[in-house]
Amino acid sequence: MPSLITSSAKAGKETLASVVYDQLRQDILTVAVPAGSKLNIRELCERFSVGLSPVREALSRLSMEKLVSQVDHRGFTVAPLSEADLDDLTRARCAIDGMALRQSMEAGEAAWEEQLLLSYHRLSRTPRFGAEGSPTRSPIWEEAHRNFHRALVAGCGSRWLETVSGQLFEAAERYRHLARRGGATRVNDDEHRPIMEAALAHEVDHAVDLLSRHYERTADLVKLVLRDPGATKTVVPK
Amino acid sequence: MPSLITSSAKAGKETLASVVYDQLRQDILTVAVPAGSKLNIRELCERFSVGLSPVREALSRLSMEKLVSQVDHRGFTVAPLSEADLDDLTRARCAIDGMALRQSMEAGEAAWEEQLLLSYHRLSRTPRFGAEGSPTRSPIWEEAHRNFHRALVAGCGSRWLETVSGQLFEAAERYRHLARRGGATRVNDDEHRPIMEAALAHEVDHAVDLLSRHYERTADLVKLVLRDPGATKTVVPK
DNA sequence: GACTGTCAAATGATCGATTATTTTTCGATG
DNA sequence: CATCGAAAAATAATCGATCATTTGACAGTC
Repeated sequence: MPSLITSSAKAGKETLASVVYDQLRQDILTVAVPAGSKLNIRELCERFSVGLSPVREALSRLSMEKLVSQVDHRGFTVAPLSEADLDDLTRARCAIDGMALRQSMEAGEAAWEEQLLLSYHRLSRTPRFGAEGSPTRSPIWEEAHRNFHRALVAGCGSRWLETVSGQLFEAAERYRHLARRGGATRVNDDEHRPIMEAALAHEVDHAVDLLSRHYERTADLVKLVLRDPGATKTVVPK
Repeated sequence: MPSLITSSAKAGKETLASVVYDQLRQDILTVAVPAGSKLNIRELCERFSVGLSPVREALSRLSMEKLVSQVDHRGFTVAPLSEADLDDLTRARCAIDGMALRQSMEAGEAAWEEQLLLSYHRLSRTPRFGAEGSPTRSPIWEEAHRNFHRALVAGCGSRWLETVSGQLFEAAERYRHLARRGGATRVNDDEHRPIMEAALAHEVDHAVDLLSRHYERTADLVKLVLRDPGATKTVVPK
C-alpha cells in the first residue's frame, strides 16, 4: 500500500524518489522553504518518511535544475534568490521568449493561433486564488498560466527553444511566489489579454513589446518585496 | 591561485558520485556509449567499482541534463540522437547564440573583446587531434573550443543566456563526436577566425551570419554520418 | 497458431548500517 | 584575549542486503 502521501491518484506507479522530488520542488518553487536555507537530509527523510536514497536522488535532480546547489561533502542548500539574478533572468526571458514569440508569429501556423486563443480562454476562466478564502496561490491558475506562456512560444518550431523558455519560466516562478508571499498585490488589469490579441493580430513588434513589459512589470513587483526584508516571512511546512 | 582546470589535481575532494558522473558524462558526450542504449546499473557499479548509490546519483544528475532519460521502474537509457533533434538544436543555437553575440557586440565591452581575442588565440594554438597519432579527439582542443564559443556570447550581460548557450553547446557536442567517430573530416579551413574578426570589427550582421553558417555547416557534416549507418561503429570502453 | 494468464528470473528501488568528511567544542598556549 | 589544534559531534556519502516491479518464458485455452 503506497504510503501516506498519495499526492495524486495514480500513486504506486511513481517511484519514491519521484514523489519526494515533486513535493520538494513544489516547496522550493513556492518558496515554502526559504531561499538559501540548508537542506538537512535526515530531516527530509523524516518529513517524507522515506530512506536516504530517494531523498538523495531527488536532491540530485533538483541540483541539476539549479533549484538547489550541491557542494561535495557539504550537502545541499536551496539556491539563493537575488535582485541581480532576477534582473538577469528577466533580461534573458525578454530576449528568448521575445524571439520565440516573434518566430511563432512569423511562422503563423493556424494550429498555434488556435491553441493560444484556447489557452488564454482557459486562463481567463480560472480563478486566480484558491477557491477557499485564504491560500496564497491557486495551483490550477498556475497551471493555466504556465500553459498560456508555453502556448505563446509553442509556434517557434524548436523544441529546444520551448524547453529553454520553460526552464526560465520555472526559475521565475520562485520570484513570483516570493512576491505573493510578501503581500505584493498586482494591479488586476489582465496583461495577458493584450499580448494574446496582438499576437493573433500579427502585430509582431507590439506583441513582443507587450510581453517584455509584462515580464519587467512582474519583476518590479518582486523587487519591492526583495527590498523589504520584513515581508519575507517564509515558513517551513511541517 | 584561481586554478581553472585542475581536472584531476584536486582528487580526494570529489565525491564518488561526482567521479562517476564526470566519467559517464564524458562517455556519453563522446558517444563512447551509443545513443539509445540501456544503462544497466549493476554493470556500471562493476565498471567503476563503486556501490549502487553513487551510480544512481550520477544517473539522476545526467537525466536532468537530458543526457540520459529515466522512466520510473524501468531504469536509465542514453538519450537518443536523431536528425530531427539535430536540426532543432541547430536552429535554437543559431537563434540564441546569434542573439547573444549581437548583444555582446552592441554592449561592446573592451574586456569582452580582449577575452574573445585571447580565447581565439589559444584555440588556434591548440592541436586539434591528440598528440599521439591515433585518438579520435583532443580533450584540450575541446576545452579551448568550448572556451571560444563561451567567449563569443560572454558579453551579452546575462548569466542565464550564457548558461543556456552552454547547455546547447554540450548537447551539440554529442553530435560533433558522432561525426568524428563516423570519420567525417572537416575541411580544415578555420571557420572560427572570421567569426572572431567580424565580431571585433563590429560587423554585427556579418558576424552573426558567420556563426549561424558555422553551426549549420557542422550540422550538415553530422548528417552525413547519421544517414550512413555503417559508420557508427560505437564502442563501449572497458 | 495466436492469445492470455501465471510464474520465475532479471533488474530497478529502497532501506539501515557503516564509513568518511566536515564542523563544532573546548582547552592549552602565546 | 585571541589563536591554534585535537577530540568529539554532526552530517554527508557509501555500501550491501532486501524489497518491489518489470520482463520473459511457458503452459493452457480458444
